[in-house]
Amino acid sequence: MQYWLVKSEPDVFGWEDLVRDGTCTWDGVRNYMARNNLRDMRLGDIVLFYHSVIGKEVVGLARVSRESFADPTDEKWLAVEMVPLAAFKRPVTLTEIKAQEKLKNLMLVRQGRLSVMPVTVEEFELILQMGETKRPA
DNA sequence: GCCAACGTTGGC
DNA sequence: GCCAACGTTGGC
Repeated sequence: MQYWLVKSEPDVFGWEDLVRDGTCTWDGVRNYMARNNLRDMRLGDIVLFYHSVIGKEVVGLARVSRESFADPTDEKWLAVEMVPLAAFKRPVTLTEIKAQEKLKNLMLVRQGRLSVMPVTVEEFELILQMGETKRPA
């Protein structure tokens, strides 16, 4: 079981869109490091859903429902599918994350432009706790 | 293969 | 809207 964080601009595709649709194809990633992370995602892995630009906060939890396959928008790249699991009771803002000593190595902080990144179990548990959210069964 | 120019992301 | 960070492109 691995943990991840993905970023999306909510005016393009946000958490509400994922909840409405019940599933999504995570495509359009055009960065090799992010692509490698998509490649390494396994069925059932848990994904923190982060709103970039607007909101700048972690808003929900999703689960990988299909492992990587050719991106339908450009088959040279990869996509995965994910389904929503739970909204955060309280969104966790980037400001709060940056204020946490234990999250200083989070790639969201260290490498701001990466859009798909791994998260350690410790980081994951802390962010969940900050969001006053329980991990769904 | 180096590196300057350029484009994009995303926080501020 | 600005601009820092950084990935990509292309000339040499």
